Amino acid sequence: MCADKSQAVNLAQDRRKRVILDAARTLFIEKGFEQTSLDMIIARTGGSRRNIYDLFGNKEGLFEAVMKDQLGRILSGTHVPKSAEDGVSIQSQLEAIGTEFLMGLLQPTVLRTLRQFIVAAGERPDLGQQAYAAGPAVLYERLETYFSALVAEGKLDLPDVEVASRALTEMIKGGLELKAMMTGDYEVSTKQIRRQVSKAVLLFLHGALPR
Amino acid sequence: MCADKSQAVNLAQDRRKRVILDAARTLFIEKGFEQTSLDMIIARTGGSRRNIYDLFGNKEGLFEAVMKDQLGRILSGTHVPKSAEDGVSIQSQLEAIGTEFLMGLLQPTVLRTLRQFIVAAGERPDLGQQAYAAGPAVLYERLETYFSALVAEGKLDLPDVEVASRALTEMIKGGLELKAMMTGDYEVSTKQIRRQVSKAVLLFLHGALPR
DNA sequence: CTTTCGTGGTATTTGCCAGTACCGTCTTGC
DNA sequence: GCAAGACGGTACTGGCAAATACCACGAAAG
Repeated sequence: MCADKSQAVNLAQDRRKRVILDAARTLFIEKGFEQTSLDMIIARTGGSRRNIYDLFGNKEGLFEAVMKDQLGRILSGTHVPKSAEDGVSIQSQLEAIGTEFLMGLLQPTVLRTLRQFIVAAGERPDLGQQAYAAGPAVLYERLETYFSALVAEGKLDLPDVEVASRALTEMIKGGLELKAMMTGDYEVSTKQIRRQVSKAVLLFLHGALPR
Repeated sequence: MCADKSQAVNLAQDRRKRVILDAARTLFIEKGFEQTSLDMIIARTGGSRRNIYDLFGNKEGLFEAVMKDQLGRILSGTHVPKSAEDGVSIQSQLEAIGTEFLMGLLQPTVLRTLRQFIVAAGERPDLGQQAYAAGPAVLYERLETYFSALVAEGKLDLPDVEVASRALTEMIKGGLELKAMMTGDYEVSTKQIRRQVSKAVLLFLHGALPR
């Protein structure tokens, strides 16, 4: 009877939600929760405050919705193979994984989002935990299973796969993440990224001791 | 003539400054700039708002003073030798440096301070840049000169000393820093720290490839 | 045509807090 | 012991923004 109508309404609401989320995302990611007022968001979406309160409850609800939405967007990148591909050197594979990962991470939007998660984690621990579990933790795990496969094949020698996966991830980042978040310098050239990744992978594979 | 007096006054002011800084530090580090009101600080120091405005100008001035003060405190730790000590294996030396560094870094106070620097960097880029230059950057440099010495002696084989110093630092941290800042879990056991450091150093020295 | 619901726009309420002003008190140097 | 400046306490002001209430309009249903 009213199925058509309620569906139509839901569709309309979904569109409205998207518009608000998109506008709010830009502001929240750029300026943060405190520095963004609802009026700024409304100024971009048009419409009225009632939209926000009807759809998201309050400002905090909107913020969480935005951040969880961002989580989904960002994590869709970064592939890590389950096992070694034949015919490709491990070095090349690691470089490929690392470059893809680092290019994804060092986008200004991603870094800003990460920053906002850290800021938000102070007031809203759940959100930070969720973000960590869905972000870095997942990457570590994928890399672990990949490494386990390589170790089983005798292609790598890693006494502790967990430590190794974290180590490689971090040495690929090379502190660029922290630097960006502290200095606000979000621009890194792709050339720099490739250089960084290839050197980190070489060091990871061969170690620092002379042969 | 009034040398005594002015000095006495200065001493008194210095004491007052310290009291305010100490009280403000706890609150700023714990709750952050926005969530800390001057009334909270005054409630701990006793005294009146005039102290703060006379001594620090305004709330922001107080915050910056606190953060710079924290910088000084934290950085007084962490020694890195200029060159290799004879009779001690490189592995032991790196483990010693790494453990000291990581134990220093993973104190709740230090992590919270770092978090606040990141938060503050959004509004006050200068402060973040200063903190980065005085913190991580210094550590990297020290490690670089140390590595350069080891390479010159033929004890290490590092094509890029800068990348290597960043890599070791980051793999020693192993993402624990980021995890703490995102999840709010600031407690890491010293046992875990030693384990983490020793495995990271081994991997750094020998690499992942089988011999 | 009218009622009703969803919605845009705006005014109001409420609370918070930085910054300032004012007054009373206490210390300090003469 | 007495001026003068320093300091504690508190009230006041101004501004901002979240949350709510209220009004106006347009579209769909009866």
